[in-house]
Amino acid sequence: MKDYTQILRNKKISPSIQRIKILEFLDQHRTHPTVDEIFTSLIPIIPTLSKMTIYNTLKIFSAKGLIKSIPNSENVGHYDFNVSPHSHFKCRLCKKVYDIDVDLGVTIGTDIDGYKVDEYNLILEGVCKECNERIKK
Amino acid sequence: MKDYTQILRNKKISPSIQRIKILEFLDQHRTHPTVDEIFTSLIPIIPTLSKMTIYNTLKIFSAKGLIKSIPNSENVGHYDFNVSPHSHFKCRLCKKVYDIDVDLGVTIGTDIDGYKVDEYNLILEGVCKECNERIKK
DNA sequence: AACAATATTAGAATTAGTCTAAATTTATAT
DNA sequence: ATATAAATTTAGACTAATTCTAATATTGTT
Repeated sequence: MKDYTQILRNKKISPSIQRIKILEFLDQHRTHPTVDEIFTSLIPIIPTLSKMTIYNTLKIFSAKGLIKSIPNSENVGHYDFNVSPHSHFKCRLCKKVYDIDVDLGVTIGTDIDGYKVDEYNLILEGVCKECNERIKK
Repeated sequence: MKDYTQILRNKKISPSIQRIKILEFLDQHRTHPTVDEIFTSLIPIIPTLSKMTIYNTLKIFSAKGLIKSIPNSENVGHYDFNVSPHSHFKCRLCKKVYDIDVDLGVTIGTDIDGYKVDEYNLILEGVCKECNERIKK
């Protein structure tokens, strides 16, 4: 069992019960949850929880590099506990978003035509393994 | 001057004045406009224009491959006339989004671990040329 | 010209996210 | 320990983007 309290302290974030539970939830649900999903899952545990707290908390976590917000085309924030460089694959059919490793030609810190790149987000789209098998039949 | 009417007909989209003007606007403004920007720019030309028409139109254009919606982290739709594979660079300082060419290790049509990739969106973030020059001083 | 099909429109409804000010909790200094 | 200050959480009002809906306008076809 990870010590989320300590993880927060290390980042100089005071470890309220709300913050601990939000961080734990993101670690244990690597499906890039939305604020609404986090809220719905935690409200039974913290009955007074407000969405505002989740918005605040996610903003603090992002600023401190504990989590990342991931770009998407549906106009709802999605958050990722995994901050190490990796890419996302979105299935056109089942809509799931998978983490995948892609050898990107670009490396963080490099210059491209004078543009200093310090972060990247690669979103691949297509049909996932499972759906691919399913539609073959 | 491009024949937008013909472009629409080729895609089997009936060329209403609204659709023609929206397509023309996107072609001539490669800054990844939002619905609101399109609306504000076209309302002087088509005074009865409704935002609903823009939403409908962009959905049709995307479905027919005339334009692409580009993922972002700000929860507002951005649209791109450029549908050929290319990447976006977002400047952390001036917030502008530039089109840039990056040699991605991935090619459309390939399989990565059984995932069939048919589209990608690469968003790079960092500091752009101009801002870089500016802050050096 | 009459009719059907399609597109556009305004306005209501929904949803994600922000703002604000009060209440609660936590930390600090005596 | 207690008073006080600082930080956090909360509910509810508010805003902005988007969707829904039903009426109206336009277009295409016989």
